[in-house]
Amino acid sequence: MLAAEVEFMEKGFVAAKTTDIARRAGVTHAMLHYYYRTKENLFKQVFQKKIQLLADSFVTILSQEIPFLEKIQQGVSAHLDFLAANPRLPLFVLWEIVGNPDRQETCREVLLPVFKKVIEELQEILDAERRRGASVPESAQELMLNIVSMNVFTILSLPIAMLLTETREEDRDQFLQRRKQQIVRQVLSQLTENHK
Amino acid sequence: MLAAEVEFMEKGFVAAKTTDIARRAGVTHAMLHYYYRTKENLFKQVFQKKIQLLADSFVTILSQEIPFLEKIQQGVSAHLDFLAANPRLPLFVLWEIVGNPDRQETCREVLLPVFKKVIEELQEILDAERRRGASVPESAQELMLNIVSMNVFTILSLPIAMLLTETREEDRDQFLQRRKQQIVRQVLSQLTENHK
DNA sequence: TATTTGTTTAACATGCTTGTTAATCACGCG
DNA sequence: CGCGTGATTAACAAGCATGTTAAACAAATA
Repeated sequence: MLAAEVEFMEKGFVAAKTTDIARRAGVTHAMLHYYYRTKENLFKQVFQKKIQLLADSFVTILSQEIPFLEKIQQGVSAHLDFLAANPRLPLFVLWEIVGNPDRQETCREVLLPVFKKVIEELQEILDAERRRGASVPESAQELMLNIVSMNVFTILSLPIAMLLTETREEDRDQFLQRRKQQIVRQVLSQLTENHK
Repeated sequence: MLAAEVEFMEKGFVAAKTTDIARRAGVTHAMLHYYYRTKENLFKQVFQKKIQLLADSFVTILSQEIPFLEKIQQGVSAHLDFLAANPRLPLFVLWEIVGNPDRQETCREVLLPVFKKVIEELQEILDAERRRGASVPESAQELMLNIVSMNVFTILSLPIAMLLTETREEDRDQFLQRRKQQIVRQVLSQLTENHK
């Protein structure tokens, strides 16, 4: 199962071979079919689990009871850290979804409720902040999308970004931390904007 | 060749079948091998072309001689429009690169020079603006990354985003236009920020 | 007309991948 | 002890994808 996760995440559904998964797990490939019947079956379980993980990552954006701006900052930071620890997750999910629209069902079932809940909570926070006199121009959805966009894309494009900026492998973490600060600044810039 | 582009873009290298490509092109699969020798060979040509396309998309961010803020706005808009017209391009490139690090070479060769040039020009624009008294807090690289992040991720996640926001297929363009405005606002918010 | 060169085709070879199967094994229980 | 259930194995079946090949073909050239 863990072997399957690794293999599928690394190569995707089509390129992953059941024999390799079995070998990595230390069992014969007949055994693997004995337990999971088909590759599709095994994949579904992995995919479900990974979607769940991705959904949970949204929740990390909302953090404990701390002042508003700090909360956003912490949320962005935690989210990026999560992605940095699971760098293949977003690409894997995106790829498998566009490659096989059937999987959107799983996606809808798991992602939709979490997404709605997080947006709702975030909206409440924004509303509360607005009532306290702050000028918060964005809708929760918009804010959420902005944060997720920059965080996820940072991870997605990390190999290319490191190529283009000629960053060495050992400076990866440093690169990410710097980028994190930039994202926080960009997000906060709109939230702290003085409105006419 | 065009058939190959479509097939590879839709399914990726592994899932694309040379027989399907041949069938779509209206030739026998033996013919296809006669001209291109191997699948890998054919793919390389397609990949090169697509990377080139992606590189060119960066250039659209810089537009004609118009005022600074408007230029940024136009650039973001043009870039997103380009991506909307080539929605599978970013995911395809990202997937094939992480799936086969050898391809990073092609990526470096084509992307790097364009990237450097664009960043350079953008930096000049920012510097000029700064000299004119504006407070432009970002480096060109940072600005670029922010824009590209939000634009690309918007396209990457469009299927999921439409699922989560319960947007219907026929409202796709409207959804994108609204998102475009949000992105422009987010980008400009930092550029027009009043600095202490 | 005969020859050469490059194109096209059908048929084949090979290897790999998923999935099955029948025989064997291990072990708890009547 | 013997029996039965589930686990395990090796061997196999079928299908499919890539790539080759040898023969037929077409067209230009000598």
